[in-house]
Amino acid sequence: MKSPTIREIARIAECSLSTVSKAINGRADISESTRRRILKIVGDNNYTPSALGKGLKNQRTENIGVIFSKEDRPLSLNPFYSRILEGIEAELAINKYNLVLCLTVDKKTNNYPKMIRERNVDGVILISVQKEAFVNQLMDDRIPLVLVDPNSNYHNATQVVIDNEDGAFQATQYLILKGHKKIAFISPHLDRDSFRLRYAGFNKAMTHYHLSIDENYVQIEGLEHGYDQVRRLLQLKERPTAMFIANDLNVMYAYQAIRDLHLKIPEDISIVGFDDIAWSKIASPQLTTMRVYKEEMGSIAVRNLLNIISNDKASAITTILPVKLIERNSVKDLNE
Amino acid sequence: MKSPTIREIARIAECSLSTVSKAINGRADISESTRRRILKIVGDNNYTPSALGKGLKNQRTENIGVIFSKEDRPLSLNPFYSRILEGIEAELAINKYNLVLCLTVDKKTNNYPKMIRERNVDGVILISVQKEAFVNQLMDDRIPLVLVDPNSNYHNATQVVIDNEDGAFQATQYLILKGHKKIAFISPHLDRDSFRLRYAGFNKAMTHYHLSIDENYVQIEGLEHGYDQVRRLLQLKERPTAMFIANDLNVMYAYQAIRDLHLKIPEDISIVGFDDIAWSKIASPQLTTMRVYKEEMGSIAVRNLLNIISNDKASAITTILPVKLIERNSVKDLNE
DNA sequence: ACTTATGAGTAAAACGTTTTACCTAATAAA
DNA sequence: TTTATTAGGTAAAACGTTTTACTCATAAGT
Repeated sequence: MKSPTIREIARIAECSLSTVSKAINGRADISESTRRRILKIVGDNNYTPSALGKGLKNQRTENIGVIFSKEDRPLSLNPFYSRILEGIEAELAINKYNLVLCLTVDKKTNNYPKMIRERNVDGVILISVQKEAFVNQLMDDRIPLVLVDPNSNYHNATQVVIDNEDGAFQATQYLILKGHKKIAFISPHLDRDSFRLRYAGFNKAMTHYHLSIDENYVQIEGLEHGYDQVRRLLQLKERPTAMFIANDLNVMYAYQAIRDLHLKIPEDISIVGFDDIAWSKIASPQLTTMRVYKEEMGSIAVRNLLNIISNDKASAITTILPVKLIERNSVKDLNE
Repeated sequence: MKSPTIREIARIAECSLSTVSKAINGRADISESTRRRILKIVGDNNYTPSALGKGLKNQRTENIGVIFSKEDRPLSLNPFYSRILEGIEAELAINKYNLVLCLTVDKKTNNYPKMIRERNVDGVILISVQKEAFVNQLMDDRIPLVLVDPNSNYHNATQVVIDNEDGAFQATQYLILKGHKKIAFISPHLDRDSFRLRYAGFNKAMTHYHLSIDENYVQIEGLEHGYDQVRRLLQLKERPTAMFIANDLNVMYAYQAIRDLHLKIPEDISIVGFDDIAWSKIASPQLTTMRVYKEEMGSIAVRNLLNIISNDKASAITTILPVKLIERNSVKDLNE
């Protein structure tokens, strides 16, 4: 793009570079009349200060890096993350920052991605699971940082997390209050805080209501996507009447397994999920699940990060977002 | 991040700035021994040239902008786009470019997003539908540009498109060869080239096989998501035996409508979709659909864009990607 | 021995900003 | 009238690079 430089604007306005700069940046020591005169010229020639020039001088790029976990295809495989990303983008746009997206952190070396090495971002948002060494190195290097839905609790980093335990409690409780006693718990694994806490919430609710947990009903390991586990579960002689599945993505596979067995939801088996992704309300039947405010996770992360950047001595805070039960059609009421 | 500057490296190496720069950039007029000596020092102090300094001097940011259409939530609502984005990101990473993501172009004013105004990107990739005025302005301003799956054919812009017409032909043909004669066509609208061409391909196949098209079977307008239309279609006295739905996203709603009517796929109604998003093979039953090579769309767009950027006089080319039928379980063979 | 190449390195300019320190003229205070 | 203050503006430095043009040895050609 052919764009004038501040020098040309100054020439046209017959004044110095500094005067133009002051007019643009709203500095006080300039008369209102010349400011208007210059701003007019700026507009007419549609001049915008170059990011590079500004950045070099101010030591601020006005770029924020967003780094996803090492998993492949985080966005297209799980809309959960897309939604967070959209939230981040919207909030950054409001604050006039650019979003630099990085999906592929070098897996073997813990090398920083280019945008960080070359100092092309003022700070970064890390989404989901990350190598600990990577996070620690960033913190050592004093790179402004916010973690979103991290794998585990990073002592003295600013983070945005979900109230996983409470959500799981609510979900389980809901099933219990609908008269279910034989309740299964399914989670892809327990390698991450979010799933560990969802498991904890499940346990809590079960003991709180004095229900025993059949260990055959707990599937928490080595799930590819859960298809096989759900299938096996439903072929038990005494199968559960309900499942709490810690992740709507896994529910998609569960639906498939259930249909393949010619069973019906919720008549034969009730399900409560977790996340409330776009699919959940299009599914047949529509899924009762715990809504996570994904967009808010993104915008809060941004606000906290910008705060850290501008206010050098901001202390680390952890934001815990509540979660909400969305009642749809995947649970049968056994009390009726 | 505290990083040394080239000046400090030069001081440590006891040489001039230019020598360090030459060592780093592989210039010839420097002895192999000093190059190694300097590179060692560079490594020890893990120095990386700043993007800002480099950019300002080279007039290259090594950033590429990716701009999505004006629709809301393009990523979380349709994984089709997420997949393209992942393709773009991967290819940019290979070529050592950063991806600057913009989901929210100012709707009223056709204003450029910040990254363009401030010349913070070397070129842009535009995804899906865009305001014509916006695209034309970019072209007038000589901003290197590639369009991916655009709304209509932009004369002399470089674009990456799908062979929509052939894909639709194949899809329809497949249904016909499976013995279907009463085939419906469903598309969210006909405002975009991709859907117009899919409609054309449908028509072509039908006439090619001398089948008549019941106009009640063609639903191409004002679809929210297609739920209502599908429902109406299936309540016709003489309902179609198959539907070609121009978009897997709409198929999701069709599945819902069909289930709500207590009909079975494919026993009561067969479906072929288009796009092959992640959901399509998890759906119950798994969806037969036209696979679009979304990731390739992204990587090709990047390669073409980088070519335009480096080779100032590259001429506009249109890449048409073929499409492939993926046979799954949503179509009944009436010949059996 | 004298010019001419060549190899290896350096100084300085340039990229586009913002800001600091300074200047000048006019106004206000004494 | 003289001096201090202020408003309005300017010149120059700085941010971190790369590149151009130059210098200075040393080696090679005549």
